[in-house]
Amino acid sequence: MIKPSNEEAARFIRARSPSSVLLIKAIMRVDYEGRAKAGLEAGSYLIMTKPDGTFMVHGSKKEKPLIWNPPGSRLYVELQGNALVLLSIRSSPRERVMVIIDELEFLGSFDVEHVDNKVVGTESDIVDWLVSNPDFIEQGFTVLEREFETGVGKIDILGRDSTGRIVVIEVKRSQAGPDAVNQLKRYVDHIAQKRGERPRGILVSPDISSSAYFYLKTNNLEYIKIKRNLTSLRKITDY
Amino acid sequence: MIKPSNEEAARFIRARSPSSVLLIKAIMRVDYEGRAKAGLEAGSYLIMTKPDGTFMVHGSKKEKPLIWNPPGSRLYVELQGNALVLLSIRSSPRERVMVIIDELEFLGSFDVEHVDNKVVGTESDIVDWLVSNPDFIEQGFTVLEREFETGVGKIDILGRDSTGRIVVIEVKRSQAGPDAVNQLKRYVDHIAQKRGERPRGILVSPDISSSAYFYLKTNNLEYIKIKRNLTSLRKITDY
DNA sequence: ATGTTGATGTCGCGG
DNA sequence: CCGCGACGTCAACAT
Repeated sequence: MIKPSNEEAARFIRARSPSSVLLIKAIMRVDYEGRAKAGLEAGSYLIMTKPDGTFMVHGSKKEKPLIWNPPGSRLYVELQGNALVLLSIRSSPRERVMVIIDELEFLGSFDVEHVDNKVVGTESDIVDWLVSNPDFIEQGFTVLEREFETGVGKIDILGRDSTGRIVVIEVKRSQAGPDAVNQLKRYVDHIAQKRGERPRGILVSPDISSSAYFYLKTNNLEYIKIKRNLTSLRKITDY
Repeated sequence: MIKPSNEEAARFIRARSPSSVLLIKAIMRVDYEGRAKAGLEAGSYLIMTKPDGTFMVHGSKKEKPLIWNPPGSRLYVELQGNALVLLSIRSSPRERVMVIIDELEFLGSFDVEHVDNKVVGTESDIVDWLVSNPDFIEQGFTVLEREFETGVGKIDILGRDSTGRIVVIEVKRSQAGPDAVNQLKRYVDHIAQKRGERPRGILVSPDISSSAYFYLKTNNLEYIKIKRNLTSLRKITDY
């Protein structure tokens, strides 16, 4: 629909298939209040709403919407005088996006598929590979547990080295920062406290920021730099 | 344009205003390879591309696109036999999204505004307020520095209590988890090492998970629970 | 460009 | 639901 009247638009939206994605281009004002508060001055924006309740107002830049409500929100449409008002309500936490449309330029409803798409190359893939190839960590390394629960987070791999010492391994799929070191440190401290003996801690990642590396070293933790590949890892000793 | 031919579509896309957002609804196959690897089987999806290079393939659920390329990517359009091929290339890191369109259902170009919208209720707002109202922390608290750089991250507020002891404050706008505690701990350790004397560490947030609270307490750190408001804070002593 | 943190993060998993 | 952590996080900001 090109330049529909607000009445036509309200009818169209109410009558749309419940499984369709709605696209709206219009001159509008937007207000959001919930976990935070934000708003848009009158201007031309694009709305995308999905059948799962997702409500987004996009501008001309960036991947993220300017204003949005997440999946599970409910959409209400009403005519207020000359304006078409869209209200997206999320119940918990209570959040509200209100759109006041002055002039509609385009309105369309599209049937779009839902798929669960698989991503390859995640941290979990790396952990899988390490569990199947424990010698990669070092000769004689054995895996005790994967996703070992500490109460302050899960240890990617808990293992034992050839001398019998416990080893905590934290894996990052991309560059590790101070946070990753902190995480490893937290797990090492936890195991140390529980067992009365300090385990080794190894961070495994394709890269690490310099200050994170320094922080790691001052905490007596170890680092293994890897080169990722779709099916395997390679150790990098030159850094 | 409704159901344009692929030739018409290619012309339309190439001739579009460089400041417009493009919307495409079609039956397509999509492949992504870059930091990871993913793909979509032939199906009906919605593409949104923005003038800043953002390229997104949306399904019928969720806020995030199924496949995307971030701002700064370049879009190439070509006809390959019967198919219309869109190629979005990001140079650093090298990433590629390829879309093979079999059947176009809709193609539209829209001029949309760019705005920088202000969000109220961020962490920075809370820190601002605390800096203007230091007694909120406790009687006699004085602010020394805001965003104090440690080399392993920035301390939200560095201050001094009424007895002259250094205080490190970390603020979270929503529920704090173990890594917020870790962050505070990291800063406290850093200052301790630099000054030779251990400072106090206070976490300020509207909520904290129970294990994070336990972790905080076992590390001799303190907690202030707040109730946020758009213009002020209230201290919650009952938890 | 690198590095770090915040986010209305979102998303998925597990208890 | 809560809690926890990954994410192709993204995006802003400082160096």
